Amino acid sequence: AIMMSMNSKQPFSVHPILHEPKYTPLHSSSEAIRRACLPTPSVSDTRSRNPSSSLLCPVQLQGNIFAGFDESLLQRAEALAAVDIVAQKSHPFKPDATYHTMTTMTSMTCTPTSSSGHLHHPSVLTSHHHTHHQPAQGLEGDLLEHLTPGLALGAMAGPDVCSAATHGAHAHMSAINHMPHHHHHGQSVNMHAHSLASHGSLGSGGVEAEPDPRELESFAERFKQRRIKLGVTQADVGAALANLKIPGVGCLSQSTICRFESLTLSHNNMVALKPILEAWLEEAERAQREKMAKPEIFSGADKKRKRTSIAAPEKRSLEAYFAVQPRPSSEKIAAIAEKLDLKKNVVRVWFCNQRQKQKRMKFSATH
DNA sequence: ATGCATGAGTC
DNA sequence: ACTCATGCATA
Repeated sequence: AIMMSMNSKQPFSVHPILHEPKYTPLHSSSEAIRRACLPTPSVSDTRSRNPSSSLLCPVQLQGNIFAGFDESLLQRAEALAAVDIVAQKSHPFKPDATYHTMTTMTSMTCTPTSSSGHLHHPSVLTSHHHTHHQPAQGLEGDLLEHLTPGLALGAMAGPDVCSAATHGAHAHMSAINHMPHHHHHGQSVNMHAHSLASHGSLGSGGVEAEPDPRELESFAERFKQRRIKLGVTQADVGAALANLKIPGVGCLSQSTICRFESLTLSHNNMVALKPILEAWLEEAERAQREKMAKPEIFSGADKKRKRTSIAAPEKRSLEAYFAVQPRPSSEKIAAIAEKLDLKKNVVRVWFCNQRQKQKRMKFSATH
């Protein structure tokens, strides 16, 4: 609370959006466009998921789902999950999936609301179409993990004012990101910008209009290589974007840059981000030629939010439910939450994220 | 690199 | 209450 009081703003701002309240029209209709193009993901999916559990009971039961989903199905799905659980049980305890480390914090903490009010927000940039995809990818999870070698950094170039400084110590320069809540100002504003209304690909001359996934894919790869060549981390790139002063474009997180490079963003999102990152890349390479460095210091301290962690058994149950019904009603969610002993909101968000995950690019349809 | 979360914009 | 774009925290 105390900190909040001093909220004011941090010196660093530079809002790209000084004037212009609601930015560009472009994204205005984005949602509509998006919807129009997308093939209604939702439903349709029931297919045969759940490979591991050979039984497809759920599918068969589909009939009742909508009607008597509750008990029977719920139990059914849970039973499936239970099988797995038994199979690999190893944890002595498992309840309480969400363990937040925070010692005993007085009162709540984590999860929902509380955390802090940030206000970031921006939103969107979308543009035109997209293809669909909704693969279905396995729910089970991700088994692959690539290891990331390690940092490597070097002080790097300096196109970005912000970044440079901090790294030294930890590979993680949290400093930058962390600007205490409110903070984000610098970044906050993100983008919406974009071209003009280009919907449908009018032939507008030009500007971007290629939904071609191939192009995106190759660009993402080239981007990563050149970025590494420059000795810049994903976080650096994200922070440096603000320096480009592109209307409506603020910084982005390491997460987003990472997702862009690995194509784990929606097609629309990829298309929207591409020109921005492309601009940064050129600027960075240009700036590198004329070296220059600028240190900068950031200091920040705030309370961190605790990430809830859903234990494997519960996760498997959720996946089982998801296979049967990706979009459970509020009541179903509540029932599931109770059975798994998780907060309802946690379950709700889990389903949202699962759905979103399913729609992402990566090897979606095309690959 | 990814899991859980927030928030704006919609419906 | 959902979808989307993103982000913090963490594996």
